[in-house]
Amino acid sequence: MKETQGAASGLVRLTFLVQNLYADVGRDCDLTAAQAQMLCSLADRSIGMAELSGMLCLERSSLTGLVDRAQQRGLVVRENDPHDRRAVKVTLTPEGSKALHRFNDELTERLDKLLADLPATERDRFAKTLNRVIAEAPAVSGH
Amino acid sequence: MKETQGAASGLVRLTFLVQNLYADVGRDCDLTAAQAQMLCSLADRSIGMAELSGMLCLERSSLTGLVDRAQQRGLVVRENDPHDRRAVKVTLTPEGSKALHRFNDELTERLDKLLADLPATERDRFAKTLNRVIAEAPAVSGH
DNA sequence: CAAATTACTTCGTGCCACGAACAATCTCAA
DNA sequence: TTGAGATTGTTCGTGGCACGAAGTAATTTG
Repeated sequence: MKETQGAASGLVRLTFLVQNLYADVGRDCDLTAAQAQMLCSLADRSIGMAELSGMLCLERSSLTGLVDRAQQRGLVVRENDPHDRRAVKVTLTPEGSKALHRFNDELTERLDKLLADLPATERDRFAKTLNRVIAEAPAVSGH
Repeated sequence: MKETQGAASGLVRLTFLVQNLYADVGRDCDLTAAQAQMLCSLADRSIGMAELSGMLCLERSSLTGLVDRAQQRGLVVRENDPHDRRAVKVTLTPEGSKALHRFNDELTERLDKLLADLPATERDRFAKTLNRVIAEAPAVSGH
């Protein structure tokens, strides 16, 4: 019981730690946290606004602004969907893709450093549990 | 190697999951994430603006506004420090304290639920690793 | 006591997120 | 086919959050 409490509180603290790290790396790459998160979602394919807002847990109206600003910075473009004239597909520009890779590289480097002191066995177990928790997570949250 | 990568990516995903949960619970308690975090720091004692901004990794000017809004909502008060007339001590009001407890209770409940499916042994190990990573974390971040 | 330091606030800027209201387009069923 | 209803995305107004530069008041230090 007490361990579970410890886990809850530890989880929160780790979350803020990683969150700060995330923001920090974003700074180095001239990306806000929201932008970085969006670029990650666009890594391998174009995505419509509706689907993207679902992925990021954002209202569509929020996403509009986010994409606007990212587009102004040349990270992203809006493309027309030939099958649906209402729809818009958001796509990474080459520059956006480059920024994403820089971000990802630095982020994983810093995260690896965070876990570097762990013995290999413990780290592997940790990763396994991590993935299990994510996989079993009840959808996203209650919207 | 691959496991470490998995750990890094898993860590980020879990972080966002918990972050959303955190914001969600905040909503239920009529607290923003920043407010909730601040209330947690004030749980057991009054804290000056400078120290508080250090804890929350915020510029002082940012904190001024945060405290302003929290004060307007009656969660917090500014008190004079008798030993230093420049200084201000931020303190929870009874109402702020009540909000904090509601928040904490609901948060740990939801987090426990997140880990509920884990076998006890795995959960304990997870908690242990969690705390170890936090303890060894290199200060906060590079400011 | 004068200069440097510290504690906090103010102001201006920009990003982020929400919800309500709206236009354009698409779908489906009568 | 056509008209009601759903879906896609945007605009607008509001509010919160965070930063940095500049400023005020009080304290410390040489």
